[in-house]
Amino acid sequence: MGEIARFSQPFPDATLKFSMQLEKVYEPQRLEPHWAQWWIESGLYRVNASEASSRPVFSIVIPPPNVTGSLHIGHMLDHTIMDVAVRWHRMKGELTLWVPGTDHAGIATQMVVERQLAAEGLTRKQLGREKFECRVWRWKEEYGGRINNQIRREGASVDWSRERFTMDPGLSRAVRETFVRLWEKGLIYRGEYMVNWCPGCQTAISDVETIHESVEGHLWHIRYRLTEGEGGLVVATTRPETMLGDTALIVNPDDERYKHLHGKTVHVPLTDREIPIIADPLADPKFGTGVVKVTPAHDPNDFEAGKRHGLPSIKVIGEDARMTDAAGRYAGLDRFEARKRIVAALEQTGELQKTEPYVVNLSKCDRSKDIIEPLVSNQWFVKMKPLAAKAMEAVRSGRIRFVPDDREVVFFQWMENIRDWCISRQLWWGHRIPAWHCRNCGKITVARETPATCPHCHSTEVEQDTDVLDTWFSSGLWPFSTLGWPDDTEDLRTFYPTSLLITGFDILFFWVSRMIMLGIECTGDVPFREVHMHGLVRDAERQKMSKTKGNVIDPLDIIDRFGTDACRIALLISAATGADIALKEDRIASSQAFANKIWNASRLLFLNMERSGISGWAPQYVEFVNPSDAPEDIWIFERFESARQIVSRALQAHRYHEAADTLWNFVWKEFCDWYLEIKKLRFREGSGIDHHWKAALTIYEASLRLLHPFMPFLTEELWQRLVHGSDINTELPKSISLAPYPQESQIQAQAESLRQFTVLQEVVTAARELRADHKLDPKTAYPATLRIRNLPFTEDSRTLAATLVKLDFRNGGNSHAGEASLTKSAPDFDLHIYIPAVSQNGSASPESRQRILKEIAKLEANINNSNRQLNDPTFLERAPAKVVEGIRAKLAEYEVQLKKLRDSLGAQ
RNA sequence: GGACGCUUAGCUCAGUUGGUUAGAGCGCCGCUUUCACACAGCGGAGGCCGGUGGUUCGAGUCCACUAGCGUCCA
Repeated sequence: MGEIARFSQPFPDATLKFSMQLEKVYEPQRLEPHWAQWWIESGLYRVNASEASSRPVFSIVIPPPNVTGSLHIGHMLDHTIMDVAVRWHRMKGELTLWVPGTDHAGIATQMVVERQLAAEGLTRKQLGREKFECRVWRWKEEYGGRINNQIRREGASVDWSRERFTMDPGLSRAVRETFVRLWEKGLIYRGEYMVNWCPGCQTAISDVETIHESVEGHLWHIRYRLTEGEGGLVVATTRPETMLGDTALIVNPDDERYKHLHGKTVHVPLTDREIPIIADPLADPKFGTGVVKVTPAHDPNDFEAGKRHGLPSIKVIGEDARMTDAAGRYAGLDRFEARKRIVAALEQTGELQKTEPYVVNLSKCDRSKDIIEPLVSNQWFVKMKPLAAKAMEAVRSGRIRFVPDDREVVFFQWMENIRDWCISRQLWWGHRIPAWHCRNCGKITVARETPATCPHCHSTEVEQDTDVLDTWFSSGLWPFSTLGWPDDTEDLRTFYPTSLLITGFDILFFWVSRMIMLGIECTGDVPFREVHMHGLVRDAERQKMSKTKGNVIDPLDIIDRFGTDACRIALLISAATGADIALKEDRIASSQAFANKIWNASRLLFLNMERSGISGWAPQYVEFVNPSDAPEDIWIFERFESARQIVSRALQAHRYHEAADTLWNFVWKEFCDWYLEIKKLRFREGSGIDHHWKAALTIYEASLRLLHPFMPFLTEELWQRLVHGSDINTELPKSISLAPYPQESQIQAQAESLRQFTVLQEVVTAARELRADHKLDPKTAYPATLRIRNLPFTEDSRTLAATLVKLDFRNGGNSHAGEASLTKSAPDFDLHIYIPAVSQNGSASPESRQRILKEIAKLEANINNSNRQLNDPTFLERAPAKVVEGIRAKLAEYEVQLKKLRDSLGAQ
C-alpha cells in the first residue's frame, strides 16, 4: 500500500480554484506545471530503503542523458514508458525507486565548450587543462539544469534526492575502482595498436562509435617497378596516398603468377624507397591484381601483416589528417588533397596504369561524420572476451530477460564476435585514467589513490596519464554506481540488481551490453533482471530525425501545444513493443481531444454532483461494493474489470501500447459514449448520494486511478477536485499517484443484467440506424413499438431506450396501423417506428435497401460456411466442443436474422 | 555477403498461445450546434491481411519458397 498521508493543501497554487466547476476546455498548460512542481516539493517519490522489509521492491535507473544536451522526442518516449511502469509499480504498493541523472558526454561537451572558446578567439590548449576543465564545469552548471526541467515537464516521477551525475565524486570513485580492479585482473592493457582515429574529434574512438558507409570511389591500379631487372607489379588500391607509407607488397603464396617474385624488391613510386615482395595469405588472388600494398601504419589488416613479417611502419598521415614529414614533398597536405596530387603525379610518370570506379566501404565517426583514419597509437583497452562470456551466460540462463526477446539474437551475435574495447580518449573532459607514468624508470602505476612517488623506483617524477576514459565506461557502471557502489550501502543492498531497464535498442552495444558485462564483473550480479528495448521515434514519413534534416520534434514544443498527457498517450499508443514509431501530429492532436473528453466527462459529473447536492467523493478502495441493480452499472463494472485485466497483463508484459489502447477505448467508447449518456438521465436534483451516484463515482474514481500512470497530470487534477469536497473521515493518500492501483473486483458477473444492457444497446443502435437511413426529423418523437423476445426487458430499459433515441413507445402499436412504418429486427427484438407525417413515403430508402441486400448476401455466405463445417465429420470430431457449439448457436442466429431481413425487404 | 524484421482499410499502424462476422487513430461521405465536450455526438462507405505452395477439420496467425522494403553486423 502506498504512503498514506493526510490530505492537505493539494493545490500548490492559490490561483487554481479548488472547485468542482471546470472550465469548458481542458488547459493542460495551466495545470501541468503546478502538479509537476507539487510532486517534487512534496517529495512524493522520495524513497526510503529501510521500508523494504515490508514491501516488494521495484527499482529502475534512467538512461542518463547528456548533461549539456536537451531532450528529444525519443527521450520522451523512453521516459514516458518508464514512468508508466514506475507509477504502476508504486500504486501497486511496491517500494519504487527511479534514479534520475545525467552523464558528462565527454566528446560532445568538450566540443561545445571548445566552440564557445573559439568564439572568444581561444583554444583549449591556450587555456590549459585545468582552466579548461573549470570552463566545462561552469558550462555544466549553467546548462545542466535544462535537462532536469524537461524531465519534470514530462511528468517523470523520479526521486530527485538521488539524482546523480557521472562525474560526481562517488561515481568517479566507482570508475577508478573498476579501472583498478580490471587492471589488477589483467583485463585492462595498454599498447600500440590500430585504432579508429577521428580527426574531427581529435581522439581515438571505439568500434561501436564508427558507422560504415558504402560510397562511390575509385580503384587505382599502380605500377611498382622491380628494382632489379625488367617488369614490375600492379597493385590496386583505393587509398593511393598511403603508398608513401608502404613497407612491402604482398602476394598470395599459392598464386602461380607471382611465385618467381617472392623475395624480390620493388621501387615505391614517387619515393626513393625499396620494399620487398613477400608471400602472405592476406592477398586474395581474385581481388584486383592479386597484389596488395602493405601500409602497417594506416590499415588494420596491414598492421597485422606487418607484425607477422616484422615490417617497419611508416606513419605518413598524422592526427590532424594531414600528411606527415615522412610524406616528403606532400608533407602538410590534407590526406585527400595529397591523394589528388599523388594520382596526378602517377599519371604523369605513367605509373598509374588505370582507374576504375569502385564502391568503397568507409568508416565514419558516428558523432562528427568525419572519415576515420586508422592510426597506430598508444591506447588503453579492455579485454572483452572473458567479460562477454559471463554476460552471455546471464542472458542464456534467463537471469536477464530481453523484451522483445528477438533482440537476444543481435546481442549474442555481437557478443560472440566482440573485439577489445578502446577506452582511452584524447580529451580533457572526463575521468582521467588512474595510471601514472614514471619519468625515471618508465614504469606504469595504476592505483586507487594518487601516488606521491613511483612505487617501483621511488622517484617523485610521476605524472598521471593524460587520457580520459570513454564516457560509456562510466555509464556502464550506472545501475550500481548511482546506488553507492563500491561501498556496501543500504541503497545498493535494497535496490540492486535493479528490476528493469528501459531504453532504445540503438544503444544495445554502447550501453546495455557494457552494463551487463561491467555489472557482473564489479558486483557479481546482473545489473537488471529485465531489459525492455523500444524503437526509435521517426517522423511522419518514417525518416530518422536529425538536426541536419530539420525534422526533429522538440518534446517541449509539442508539450506546449498539446499538453504532456496528450503527448504521453500518443507516444504510448503508437509504440508497439520494439517497433519504431512514425509519429504524426494528428495522433497527438487526437490524444489532446481524448484528454479534453475526459475533462468534459468530469465536468458533466461535477455539474450534476452539484445539482444533486454532492460536494465530493472519497474513494473506498474496495472495488465495486454494492452496485445498484441498474443494468448500465453491471455492464460498466464488467467492462471496467475487463479493461483492468487487459491493462494489468499488458503492463506486466511490457505491451504499453495495448494498455493505452485498451484504456482509450474503455474511457471514450464505453464510459463516455454509453455509460455517461445513460447515467446522466438518472441524476436527480437534490438526490444526494443515491445508488446511481455511488456506482457512477466508484467507477469514475477507479477509472482515474487506472488511467493515472498514463496521464498523470489530468488524473491528479481531477482526482484532487473530486476528493477535496468529500467528508473525508478515512485517511486518503495525498496524491492519486500514491493511491492503490485497481485490484480485481469482487463482483460476480450478472449475465441477465448484462444481456439486458447489450440488448438495450442494440435497440438504440437499430433505432439510430433507421432514423439516419430514412432521414427522419431529429426533433420528432415518433411513435414506435418494441417487442423483445426471450428476455424480461424491464420498463426501465424501455424508457431509457426511448429517451436516448427520441421515440414514443406509449403511442406506438396497433392504433397507428394505418401509417407507414420502418422495421428493424434482430434475433432479440423487433422495432417498428411509425411515421405519421410521411405515411405515403415509408418505403425503404435506397441506401438502407442496398445495405440490407448486402447484409443478406453476407449472412448467406456465413450460413453456407457454418453448414459446411457442421456437415464435416472431421470437423465435428476434431474441433473443440466449444467451437462447434459456438458455430451452431451462430448459425441459428444467422437464420433468424436472414428471415427477418427478407421479411423487412418484402414489407417495405 | 550474413542475421533479423516488416508487407493488413486512402494514410499511419494494432492484431497474446491457429477457432465463429479482422480492429484503432486520422482522413472521407451524410445528419446534428440537444443545458459535459464541434478537441463533440450519431449514422455510413472503405480490407480475396504482398504473391505462390504446404501443414490443419480450420491460417492474417504455423512452415517453405518468392517479390518489395527496412535495420543491424561484416
